[in-house]
Amino acid sequence: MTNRIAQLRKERGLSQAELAEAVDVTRQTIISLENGRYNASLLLAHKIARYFGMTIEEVFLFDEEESK
Amino acid sequence: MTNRIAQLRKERGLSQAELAEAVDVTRQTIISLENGRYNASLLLAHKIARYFGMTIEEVFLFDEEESK
DNA sequence: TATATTTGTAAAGCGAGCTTTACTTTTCAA
DNA sequence: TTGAAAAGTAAAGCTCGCTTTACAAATATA
Repeated sequence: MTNRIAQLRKERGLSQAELAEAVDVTRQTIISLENGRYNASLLLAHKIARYFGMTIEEVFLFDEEESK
Repeated sequence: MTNRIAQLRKERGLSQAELAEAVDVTRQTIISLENGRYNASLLLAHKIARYFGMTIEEVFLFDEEESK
């Protein structure tokens, strides 16, 4: 799974700290998500998507072969 | 957060065991999700939604006041 | 170039998501 | 009404998502 968080954030001229505050997590969490260290929880994914005015599937991209 | 898994599954005449196998988790995981013991991971949410031919947001319902 | 801002790394700690195994209760068709 | 299938409970164990704190590197702007 990959995500478009960094891209969407930059398009809107936001720092990681600003996005983190907006969705109520720490800056480390945003860094880890952007750098692919782990996946967001369903709730956090929803908050991020909602913040960008998009659906979860538009922000988080699921590879086809992805099994688990 | 709530979800429509049990409803959608029954509409399709599936047992928990059949759904579990289809999305590659154990029956206990489906039971726990249906009974609200915890939330699905983003990847599992995606697999379930996809299995039902729906989006994540159509299967998993996020309350408005939900903060975390 | 100096300074501030932004991004990144590291590591320990905690709860959530999921598994495994085993057993009990409910539902439903013969 | 019995028996099988489906649904549920319990509990221990493991990994992942997220936090906290602290420090380092990169980027930008004066």
